[in-house]
Amino acid sequence: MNSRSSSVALIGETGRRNEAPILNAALVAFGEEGFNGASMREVAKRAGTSLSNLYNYFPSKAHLLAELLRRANDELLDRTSRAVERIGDGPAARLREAVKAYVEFVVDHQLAALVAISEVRYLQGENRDQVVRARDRTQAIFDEIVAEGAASGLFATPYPQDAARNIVTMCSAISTWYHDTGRLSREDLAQQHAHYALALVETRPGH
Amino acid sequence: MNSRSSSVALIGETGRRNEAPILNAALVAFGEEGFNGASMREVAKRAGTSLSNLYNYFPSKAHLLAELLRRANDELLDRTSRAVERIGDGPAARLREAVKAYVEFVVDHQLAALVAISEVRYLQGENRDQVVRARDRTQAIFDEIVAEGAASGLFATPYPQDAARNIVTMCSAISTWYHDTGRLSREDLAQQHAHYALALVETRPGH
Amino acid sequence: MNSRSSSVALIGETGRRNEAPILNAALVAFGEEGFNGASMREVAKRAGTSLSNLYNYFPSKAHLLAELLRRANDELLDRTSRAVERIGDGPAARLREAVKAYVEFVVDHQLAALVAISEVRYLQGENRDQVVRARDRTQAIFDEIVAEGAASGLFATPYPQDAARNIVTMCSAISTWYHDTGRLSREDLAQQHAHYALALVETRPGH
Amino acid sequence: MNSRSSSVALIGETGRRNEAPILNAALVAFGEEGFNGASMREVAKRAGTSLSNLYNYFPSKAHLLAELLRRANDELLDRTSRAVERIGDGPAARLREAVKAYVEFVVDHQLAALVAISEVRYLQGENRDQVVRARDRTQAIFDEIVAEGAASGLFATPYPQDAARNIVTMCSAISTWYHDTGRLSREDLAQQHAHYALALVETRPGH
DNA sequence: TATGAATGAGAGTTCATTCAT
DNA sequence: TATGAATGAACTCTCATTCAT
Repeated sequence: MNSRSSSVALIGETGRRNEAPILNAALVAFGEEGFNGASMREVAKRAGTSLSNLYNYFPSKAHLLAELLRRANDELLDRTSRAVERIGDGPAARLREAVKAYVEFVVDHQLAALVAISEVRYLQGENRDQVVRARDRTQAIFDEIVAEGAASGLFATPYPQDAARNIVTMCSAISTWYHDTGRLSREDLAQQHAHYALALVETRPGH
Repeated sequence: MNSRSSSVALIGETGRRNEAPILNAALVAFGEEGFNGASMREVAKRAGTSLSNLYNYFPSKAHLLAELLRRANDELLDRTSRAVERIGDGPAARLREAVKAYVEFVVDHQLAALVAISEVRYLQGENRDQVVRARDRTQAIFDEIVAEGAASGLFATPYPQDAARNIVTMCSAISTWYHDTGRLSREDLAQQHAHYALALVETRPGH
Repeated sequence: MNSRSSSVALIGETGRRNEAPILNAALVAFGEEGFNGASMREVAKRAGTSLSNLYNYFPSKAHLLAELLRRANDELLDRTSRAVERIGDGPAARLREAVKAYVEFVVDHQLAALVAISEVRYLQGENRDQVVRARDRTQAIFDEIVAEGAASGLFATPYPQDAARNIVTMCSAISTWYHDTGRLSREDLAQQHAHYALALVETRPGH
Repeated sequence: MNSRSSSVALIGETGRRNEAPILNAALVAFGEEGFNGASMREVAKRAGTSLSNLYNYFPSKAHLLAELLRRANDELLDRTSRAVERIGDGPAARLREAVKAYVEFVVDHQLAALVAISEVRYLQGENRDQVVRARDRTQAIFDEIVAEGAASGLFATPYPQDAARNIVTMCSAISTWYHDTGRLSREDLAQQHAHYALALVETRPGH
């Protein structure tokens, strides 16, 4: 495990011996085959335990997915909100930092980010609500920054309402194509998307 | 059926009595529950035919999905390429028209667009290749326009390489949140996203 | 199949090829191992078909049990009510015929009778209600006869209220111990229990 | 706990701290869901202990059931035999007392009585034999009394052989319908069934 | 073309039981 | 004595697919 992914562990050790292996196994399985395409048997095999033992940790497959998404979205929200807190002043700087935090999360936890966007649909009830709530709060951070910048005249976009959504869309979509062996480093990617975000809201150079 | 969705029918009548109902049923089923979450029984029920009759039309569930995605991507490619053909001159105008065509496709065939992005992963082999090829050709249209605009100095973005991908990402993501009862009309949406695209590539006003 | 059990077939041929074999297999399985002790695999094996094919006939194990009990109780109610209809006059004669009809049902369909009393508890909801309703209507036939006899003074028992229940209890309990190879024939048994019933309600000889 | 059920405790304190709670939990679980329908987990939960701790007290689920039934049948046999011992003379008086003792047992330990009749079938081997032996000895008490009364001419029934079985059947069936909030008290019920028993064997008033 | 019956594989989940502590 | 973790077998039920008609 490199310094990146351990910087803030998404799935760290808990009191229960097999919890982390199971969650990681589920992450890979759901990521590769989708929630309905992956079987609990496969998760167990990957986790190096028995099928029935899975149920000592999570009461159902749906709960397993829920826990995964809960952790991913909580971590993303945490990183993003802490990033904008650090930078107090100016919508441009804050937007830049928020985007960088988001992108770095996606790079650090690419599979979790991918699963988080593609498998939420299979959650239901309270599990779903909880995850959606965290996701909405993350989105709201971007909404507010863009609204603030638009109000102050710094962001010239005539459509500030939907720009923030597109910024988040671009960032999370990274999880669908990024390969860490590729041309772009984590920092390049963060830098680049911060730039895209400011371009999208049409930041005025002179401001 | 209104003029929009029938303008170019994604799933039109063919010589085979139940083909269109089956494809439409599969579209809804896969859209609502995902490829692996939907069953052939459910597709049959929605299509108003028997389970076994499905196999008179499509040799397998995978072929059914493939046909669906093939039609969606072909239509999207067709619309987009025709849009840029009509407008011969200028990267800005061509980008604008390409985006509008893409967005209009997503609005006209929202469910198909959604299924096309979320369920490709369940295709394999030649079926997958064919679909990916059509998708890449659509993407290439945007790539070329942006490259051309960047080369001519019209698009000032320092990262022209990835900007086109983000444009397509923004357009296709519309399928995940759009509701035709919402605030934005089809034309608004097209207009808005054309604007976003030009902002993203940092079009120079003076050019 | 001898003339007795075919006199009125509990599980006869229907339009569906495997329905009767499945029901009979379930009857034996549930009878031998109890509802929860018997598995659907076992039922399938006994019926000479595949496990999954069971579900083409009955939507669940519970429905299978329900159908079994529904048929048994309906047939019992039918036999008993027809027996008392034939004999219009006199509580003594009517009680005698009702008991004989009941006993003959138990002998003719011993296993079904046994399952009907021992496995109703595993039914729930409407399935259960329906079966209980039929059972109550059968009991009511005896209740009415005893009440009538008590009212007329023919039956001297000071506890007419509960006597009818005990009569039915004695008859149905036959299913728990009877062996058709035993000392008592079907007719002996019917005769004997009719006698017991009249003794229990303390029929006055002179009446 | 009232004087009735503690008069002779079916499941009393032993040297082992959790034995009584486990037995009581099993009694309720088996009573409500049947032997195969109840799980060891459920028994543990009801007993307020852990699943694995159950096996410190009973080597298997079957042994747990066996112990339950052994206690119930022993207590029933004990009560019944002591009842007839107290009353030395006369088949009528002895039958009356035997029935009353049986009925009182059923009322005092209704759930145990119910489980004893409905779940014996799931016992096997020596466990089963032991329980059946106790049950047969209880039945034999009634058999002997009826035989004696028939021999002396006091009981006029032409079918003395099976009458005793029906008497026991009626008594034990009480466990299937009795509610202690109902119309009949424990003493009423005992009295009533003693009366039914004497009627069933056709006791001659003059004798 | 259309159907209902049939099938083997596999799904998620629970079971009684054992093990390590 | 007591526990939580672990296991392999078995459960009910559903799956995509095929067959006979």
